[in-house]
Order: sequence, then structure tokens, then C-alpha cells
Amino acid sequence: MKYDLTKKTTRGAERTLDAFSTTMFEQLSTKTFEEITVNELCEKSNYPRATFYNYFDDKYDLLNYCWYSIGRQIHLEEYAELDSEKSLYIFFDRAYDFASNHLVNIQRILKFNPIDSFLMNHFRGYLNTQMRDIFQQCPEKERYKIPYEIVADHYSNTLLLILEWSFLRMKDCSKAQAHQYLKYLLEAL
Amino acid sequence: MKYDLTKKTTRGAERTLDAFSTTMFEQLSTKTFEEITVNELCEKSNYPRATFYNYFDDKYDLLNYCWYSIGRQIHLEEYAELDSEKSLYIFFDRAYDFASNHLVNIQRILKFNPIDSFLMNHFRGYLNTQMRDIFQQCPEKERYKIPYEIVADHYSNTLLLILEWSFLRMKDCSKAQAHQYLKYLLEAL
DNA sequence: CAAATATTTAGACGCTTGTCAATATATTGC
DNA sequence: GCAATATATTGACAAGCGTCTAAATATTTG
Repeated sequence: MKYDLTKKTTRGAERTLDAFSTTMFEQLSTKTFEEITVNELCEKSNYPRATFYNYFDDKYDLLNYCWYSIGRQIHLEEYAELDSEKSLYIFFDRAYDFASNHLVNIQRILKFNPIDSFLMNHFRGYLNTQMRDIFQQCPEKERYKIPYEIVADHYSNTLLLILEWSFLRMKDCSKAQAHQYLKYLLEAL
Repeated sequence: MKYDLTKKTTRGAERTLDAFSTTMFEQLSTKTFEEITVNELCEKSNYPRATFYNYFDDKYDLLNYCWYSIGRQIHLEEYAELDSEKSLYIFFDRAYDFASNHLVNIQRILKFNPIDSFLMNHFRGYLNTQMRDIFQQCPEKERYKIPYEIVADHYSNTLLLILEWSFLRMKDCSKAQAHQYLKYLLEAL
């Protein structure tokens, strides 16, 4: 990313970042991620190409920013040092609620960018990294019979699986039901 | 894919497919997948660009063919109607042996294309699809307390996790040890 | 307010991409 | 072997990419 997100963003910068990311989401309801061009994003956002490249390295970089902005909406940063299982359910609930509130948009995007598209794989990758970080902060890494790195990945895989089942595959799965699946799959740990 | 893999390939076609896929693997030991260009693949394989596009849609398509050719090497097609767990261990063992025999190449590629690179995510995606297909062929889909689709994905996630632990993260994990991890994580089912 | 500094913009650059029509070269069947 | 057919190659095309310079605007600072 060309733009430094750690320093406080000026009003103008925020407007620009917002414009490009909402345009990206809009275009994703229209076509494949691969089909979206930087030119297109600039035209729809009413910014010159040079401005795009002032902020982002390329469209993949913008995509990362899109996930990052979703991450902030579900307060991915606020994780106390809870044990892994607690963290898992908190994370799951926040993601579940967010997805519920944006069901229509998600389904629109899935029309063109299905579960095994580049877009969704990219999103999975992002969430996985985030979860790895969260689980890394947890205490009690010693209480498992196998290496904690494996446990953390297993937690994050399983959470993602149930989230996908609930939303991407449109199974209309209640939160309670989802919790039950999670509990069943992670019983061994 | 432009070229039809179902019809029997002529000697010439096979030579071309081989040339491009081995060049791809060679280049992947040299740089990021994103950095590899079609021009480059053609120069190194000594074929004109048009020939490349006679066979493949683009470099992603070639990548898919690369995974497909690995798939044939580990006999991904030979799966009888075993139950899910049996299939899992057969698949795991074949993949484990293949990876052991190509450790050096894998590590070279990982230097430039690490675990969370586009390349490795793409590979994960491919393996996941394959495994989904295999598990779909299994009988006994009724014996689980939760939907079989979830179980199948859980199996495939877990297998991939342990394969990654063994090879991509270079933990030098023996096959017996790997089996033990698998068994532990899947105890609940 | 004006000068110093930073950011945005326009436009041009070389390069890669995927497509297409044409020509050349193999591979078939008769 | 020769004609009919398929495949490989050449070279050119428009469009996208990411970079860069220089000019135009904003923003900060004294």
C-alpha cells in the first residue's frame, strides 16, 4: 500500500479511500474481480488514474484495503487476551452479525464471484491471517496435546467453514445452529 | 483451457504441454508467480506466444494444468468408493510421499512463493476441489450428526493443514506423527 | 498573507496482455 | 504420393498496466 494507514488520515484522504473501496464493492456486484480494471475504478470514482496509484499499488492492494475496512467494522482490533475458544466465538459472532446485516450485498457479489473464485479465496486468506494473529495473542498455548500452531489453524479453518456454510452457501443457518456445528467439530480439542 | 485434455494427446501436444509446465515450475523457483510473464514462459520454452495461447487461456490456466499434472502423478483419479476416513488417509499418504520426493523443489519454490502467496492459495484451492470430489463419491453420508457437506470440507481442511505443517512450514514431521495429528483433530466425527 | 511544502493531476512512456487474420507447416485419409 | 484438413507460427492490434515528469492545487508554516 502506497498510503500510510498508521498516520492519522486527513479528511481528503479518507474521502478518496472510501470512494475507491465503495466503487470496488459496487463493481464486484457487476462482474468478476478479474474483469475489473483500474481505469474503470477511476472513472466510476471520478478520480484520475494517478490518484489511484498515489494510494494503492494495484487493484489487489485496494482489495486488501477493502477487507481491512470490513475488519475495522467488526472490530477485529479489540481482542483481549481471552483463551482461544472464547476468542473463536467472539470472532464468529461478530462476523456472523456483520454478514447478516449485509446479506443482500454478499449475495449480489457471490453471483459473479462464487465461493471458489479468486475474490473469495483472497478474502479467506485475509481472514485466516487475522485469526492467526488473534489466536497468537491467546494464553494457555500449552494446554493442548498437539502444537498450538496446528490448533490455531484448525480453529480458524473450522470457523471459516461454518461461516461459509451459513452465508456463502446460503443455507440459512441460525446462529445457535452454527454454534452447535462449531462445538461438534471442535469437541476433540 | 483451450486444449482438450479428454481426447488422447498427440506426441507433439504432450511435448508442448510438458515444456510449458516444466518451465513454469522452473520459473517459480526464481520469482513470484505474479512476476512471471507469458512472454518469459514462451522464451524459456522456445515456443511462440501464439502457441501458448493455443493451449492455455492465460498463465493462471497453465497453473491449473500444472496442478492437474501433479494430480495425475499422485493418482488422484483412482479412488474406489471407500468411506471418507479411508479416502482421507489414502489421499494423505500419496500427497505426503509425493511431497517427500520433491522436497527440494518445494522448498525452492517456497523461497519466492511463501505459504500465504497467491501461488500457494491457488494450490490449496485446487486440492480442496479435488478432495471435495473424492469425498462426494464416498458412501455412508448419513452416519454423521451434521450435514455431510460440512464433514467433507472439515476433512479436507484438516488434511491440508497437516500437509502444510509437514512440508510448507518445514517442521520435518514424520508420517506416523502426521497421522496422529490427523486422528486427534478428527476424533469428534 | 506569503512562502515553503505536500498532494493531486495530466499526459506520455515502455511493456504485457489476449485476439485475430494470414501464412507456413504437419497430419490425415484416399 | 497427393489432396484435404488440422495445427503451428508470424506479426500486428487495441487495451490495460505501472512509472515517471512536470504542472496545477492544497495545505501548512512562519
